[in-house]
Amino acid sequence: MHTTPNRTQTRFGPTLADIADDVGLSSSTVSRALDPRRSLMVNTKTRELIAEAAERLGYRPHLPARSLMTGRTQTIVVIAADLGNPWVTPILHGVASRVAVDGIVPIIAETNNDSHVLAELINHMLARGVDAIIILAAQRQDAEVIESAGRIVPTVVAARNLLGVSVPVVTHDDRRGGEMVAEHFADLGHKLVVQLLGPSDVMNFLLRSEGFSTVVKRRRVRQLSIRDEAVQPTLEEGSRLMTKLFDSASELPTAVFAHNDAMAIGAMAAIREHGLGIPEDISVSGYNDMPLTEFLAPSLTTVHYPGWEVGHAAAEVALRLLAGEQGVESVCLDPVFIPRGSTRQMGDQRR
Amino acid sequence: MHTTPNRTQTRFGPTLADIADDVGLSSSTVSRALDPRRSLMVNTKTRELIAEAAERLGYRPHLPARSLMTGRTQTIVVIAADLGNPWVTPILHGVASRVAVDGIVPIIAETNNDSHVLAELINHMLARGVDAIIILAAQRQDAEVIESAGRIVPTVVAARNLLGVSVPVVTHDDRRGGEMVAEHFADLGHKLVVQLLGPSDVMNFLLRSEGFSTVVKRRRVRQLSIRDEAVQPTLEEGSRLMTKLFDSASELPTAVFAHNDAMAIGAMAAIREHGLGIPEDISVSGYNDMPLTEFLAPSLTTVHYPGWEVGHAAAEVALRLLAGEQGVESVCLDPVFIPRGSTRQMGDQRR
DNA sequence: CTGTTAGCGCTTTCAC
DNA sequence: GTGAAAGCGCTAACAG
Repeated sequence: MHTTPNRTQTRFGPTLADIADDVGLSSSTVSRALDPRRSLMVNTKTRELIAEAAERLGYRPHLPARSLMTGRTQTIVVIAADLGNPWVTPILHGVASRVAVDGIVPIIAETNNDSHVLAELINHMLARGVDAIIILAAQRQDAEVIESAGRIVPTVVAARNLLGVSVPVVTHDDRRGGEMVAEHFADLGHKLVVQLLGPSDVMNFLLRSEGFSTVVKRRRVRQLSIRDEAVQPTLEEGSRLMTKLFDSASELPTAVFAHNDAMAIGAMAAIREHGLGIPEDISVSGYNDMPLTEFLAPSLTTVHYPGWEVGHAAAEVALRLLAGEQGVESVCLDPVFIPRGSTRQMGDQRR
Repeated sequence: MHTTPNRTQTRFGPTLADIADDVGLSSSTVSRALDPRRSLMVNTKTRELIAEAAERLGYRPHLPARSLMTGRTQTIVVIAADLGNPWVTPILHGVASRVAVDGIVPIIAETNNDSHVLAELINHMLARGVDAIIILAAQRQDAEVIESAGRIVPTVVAARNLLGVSVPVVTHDDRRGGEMVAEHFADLGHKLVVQLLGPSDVMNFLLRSEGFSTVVKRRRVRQLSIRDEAVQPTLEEGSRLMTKLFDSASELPTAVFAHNDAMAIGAMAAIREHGLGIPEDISVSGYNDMPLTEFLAPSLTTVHYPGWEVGHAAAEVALRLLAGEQGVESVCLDPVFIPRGSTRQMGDQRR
């Protein structure tokens, strides 16, 4: 005897065919009725009937199957270097806020600044068929991998700048940010300054450094060199570099530009440990304007990094590429300098 | 005329069939050769031939198609409440380190503490066919949604505790942590203390509060009440609650237990603004031991939250469920109390 | 408006 | 060892 096969026992729960059986229609009609873009092609009563059955059976579309036909997964991946860095969160939120409008879900992955991990991750995401890739974790040595990803799927480099790739880059003007810090130091009358360098395989730090040095030279301010750079742009490394300066320098600077806020906080700890006051003895500027900086004692002078805007713009660019638009341009946003309590006029002795 | 169809122009790049055509074998054999688990079923020379062709053509498996047959996506999703909270990063790393061993890629999503978003996200992830779900964003009102997710796919609640669900919960002993802070305050001779409460729909804060209050009562220490709680456990809210205390209390406490480090930092800022010193006038303890706390001035007394271990254990539990193991148990890890500079003995006047 | 048919790329029987 | 055929759940082309 040949009974109706029990389709409710499939691997993924009820399918379109189950609904079709239930209401006595074909699975194509059910497919149409359930797709908002095509549901007007089907009779209103039929549509309601189907919607009811879908609801009742607890139907849930099987996205992998759908993507097999459509070639789209409605997914965009954001690859960050280090999710522990508070700097990335606003960027992620900016991305999410833009793509949500198009019903796309951003998924997030992390490289820990390891280029191999980045390459593997990109490969995996291509295999998953993500619709676009936004890379926040670009390092100098990643250009090739990123370039070739860009040939397969819409790819955009954001937040961390990268030269020599043909994919669009969404970033902000790190060079200008570095200049702003140097101008601030010069305006305050500092005559001997130093930079705590971030890792040089990240373009942003290189640009900050260049901008800073250019203005310092123009304004005839002397610059010390530590002859070392942070392995990672962390608090610990900021502290290490500052300590190294104390141990090696014959003269002490009166102002320190740390390439990000975490390093600045580490440097401040080292300065205090050395028995000096901030900003009485040494002024300190960070970079990024991360959440805490305003609440530190003293509050940290820094450059505001427009993370949300960068994320939003990166998503916009990715969606344009995805829509097949030609000639999509790179974007560069402006930094804003935020003077606070950790820097002061030379010769000002107030506590 | 009937020419060979040009298969290299398919939607997703070269397929198994393309490789099969290239080497003159069937796609079944190619499939077997490329799957490490079945590759020994195929002749060594054939296998090498196929591997070479795959490499040369730039073959990449199409995961959605594969998952259609296997029912597995090799994907596990971690749903966090707020990626800006540094507390989550170690948890994510713990998860990643465990699942990587099994070739599974964790993807990350965020709810912003919105229960609707959580429900939608879970739904979406089920539709994607993820193999397991780890939820770090559980709130009291989410129990039902989580429970029903658990019936469909291996699901584990981690980090934030949740009562009344049958899915395993991986957490740490928040009650004990709260007790530790209270014992510390009592040991230092404090007689009047206060808590800055985190949002009560998150179990962890409730438990911290209960543990703290129990010990405070037992040790005959008086406890003030602000009659308010943080909307979100943020720096701003910590500052707001502390300010509210200053505005309303007739007596000031000598020790403050903020339910997490961010709130503690906000509270410290408010205390300073009120012209009081930490710890001379008021001792402050946070909770979590987030990265910066050690470097604050004064360094923050806190309770260490074993995030990495929680993440690792949660992943372990998820993988066991995925493997079909029965009777998988919940896990509860121990807190470690970290006394630092923001708390001191009553009557100790040293700066 | 609805049904039929075909097929996305892959794995999996079941033959040989 | 290898191949042929079927089918996972879905959408798209084409009839009617």
